[in-house]
Amino acid sequence: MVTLLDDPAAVVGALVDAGVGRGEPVGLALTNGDDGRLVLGLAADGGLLVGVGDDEAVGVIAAVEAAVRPRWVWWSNEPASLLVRHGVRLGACWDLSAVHRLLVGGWRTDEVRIWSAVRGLDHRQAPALGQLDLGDGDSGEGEHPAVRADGFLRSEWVAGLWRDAPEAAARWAELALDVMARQQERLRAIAAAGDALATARSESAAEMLCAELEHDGLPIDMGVALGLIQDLVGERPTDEREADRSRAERDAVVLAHLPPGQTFDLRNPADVKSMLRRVGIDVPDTRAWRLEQMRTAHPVVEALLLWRKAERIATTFGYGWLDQHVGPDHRLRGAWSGTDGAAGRMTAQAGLHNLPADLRPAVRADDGWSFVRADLGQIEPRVLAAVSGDQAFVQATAADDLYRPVAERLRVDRPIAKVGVLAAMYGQTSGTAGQALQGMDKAYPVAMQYLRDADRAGREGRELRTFGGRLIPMWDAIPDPDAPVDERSASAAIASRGRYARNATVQGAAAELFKAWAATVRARLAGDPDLSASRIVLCLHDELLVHTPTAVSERVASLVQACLDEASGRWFRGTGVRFVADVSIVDSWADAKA
DNA sequence: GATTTCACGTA
DNA sequence: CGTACGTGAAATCC
Repeated sequence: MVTLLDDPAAVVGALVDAGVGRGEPVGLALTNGDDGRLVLGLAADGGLLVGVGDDEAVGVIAAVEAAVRPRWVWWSNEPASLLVRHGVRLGACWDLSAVHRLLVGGWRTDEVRIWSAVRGLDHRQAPALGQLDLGDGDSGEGEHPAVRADGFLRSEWVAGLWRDAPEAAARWAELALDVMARQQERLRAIAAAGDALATARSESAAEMLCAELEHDGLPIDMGVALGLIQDLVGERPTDEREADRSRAERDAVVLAHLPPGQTFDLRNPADVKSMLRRVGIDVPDTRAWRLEQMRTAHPVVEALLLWRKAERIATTFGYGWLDQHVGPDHRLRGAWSGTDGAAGRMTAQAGLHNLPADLRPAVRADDGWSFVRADLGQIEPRVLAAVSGDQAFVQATAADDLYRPVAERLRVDRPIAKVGVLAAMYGQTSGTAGQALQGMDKAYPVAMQYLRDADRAGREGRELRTFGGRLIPMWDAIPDPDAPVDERSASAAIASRGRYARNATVQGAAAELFKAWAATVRARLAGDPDLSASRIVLCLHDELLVHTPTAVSERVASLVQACLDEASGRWFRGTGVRFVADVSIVDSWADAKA
């Protein structure tokens, strides 16, 4: 039975009467209806179902948040995106999609997959929309109007039937609560070293942060941006002809180093290869790192490398990029994902994660505002110490520069020690890595065994979980067992799987700590009335950028530091591992650290 | 028109 | 024969 309520106070009262307190789950289904009006349904344990008329949807949620602060439970972060557009930011949620990715690994998620996973069903067998249910379970009254007797979700509900009316939305929210309970059961059963339930909450918070990052955007100084681009690729072309001319001019600088009359398409790698062969340079490919070594062989090489740099700006990070991704409010916006498909790092589009360092001066705080820039120092080796529990390695994390004590213990120079540690984590064996790895086994046997175990699991095709419980997906080393087996490529595929697994355990645990840190910063900023205008505007794997009024920037800087201590202490309690962050207050992202 | 290859930016 | 990602241009596949 769904109660229809419009009055925020009445909804709060009903939830309180139902026994919902702080941090306790409230299912929420919220959507923009066909006519752009909001449709909201709420559900609480014990059977309370509330549908809310569109005019009051946002007000009701804000009132419940203010009075109760529950844990909002939703299928995906669509409600978070909608709400942030309406000026509402919530404290805690349980995002079924994010938790699903945690449970089953990979990136793909939808309601059918989420539901099927917790019900032990094969999502590929789920009924498709329009498919007739010929007596195979779609008749009679089931447990829930959206659930068939055979346990699958009804395709109409998956397709969005619940979006039509608050009553239906409330039932959809009710189902979200059911799925959460089942996800929690599964999380409890996971054999992870860490607390998978805590990871689920943190990953959910990261999804809300993603919605906010998309909404807020990254502050850009357009004057600086345009100046930098102009220096690199010239004036903004006014039409296609001029753009062609500008391209041709840049090409001519490179081609001028060749005998007259010879022309090559610099944008075609095969053409570039034959161009280089014409001047006596034979290379298997024309990648920059290879050409670096040929710099002195012929002046055309140097010119080509410079051309490539400018071409990158012209094509990817030029005027078109600004037009497409920077709004009239001078904010660079792209889509964010809380997790990639491998180990669980955040991803971002619109170039937010691969902005060339040359363009970073354009990322500038507004007048009267500053950036608090914080990046974790040597996060991956520190995480390795924590997840492996290698006591000698844990001791090394006491140092600001972890590679110093490692170098001392190995009796090698610091650069060798660094290469050794990184090679162990990444599975690198070539070059100087082999020599650098010497001694690591003896000095840090537990950490090295941890990595070897992961590598072996990968090679054998066994699935792993990160410290926080994320499933590391594994694939078939030989996709087609009927195809002729090339022994070399087969063993290469197996080795590659081993490196992947080895790296994913470390990279994944680092991503989990990073998100716990970011979520803590988000929560603490929101919880302090003096700091609540400050916003996280960029997450970059081990780096946070917070846009904040300059007047409170010092307080935000110490908060960010304190949040790292809080998050790492909670995450890796009892391991004794020390995490360090370099925190500085700057006007521009490019400004030097500390 | 969609997919693959090459290249290169970030961590 | 160190991992992950996103983007763009050209080639390649259908």
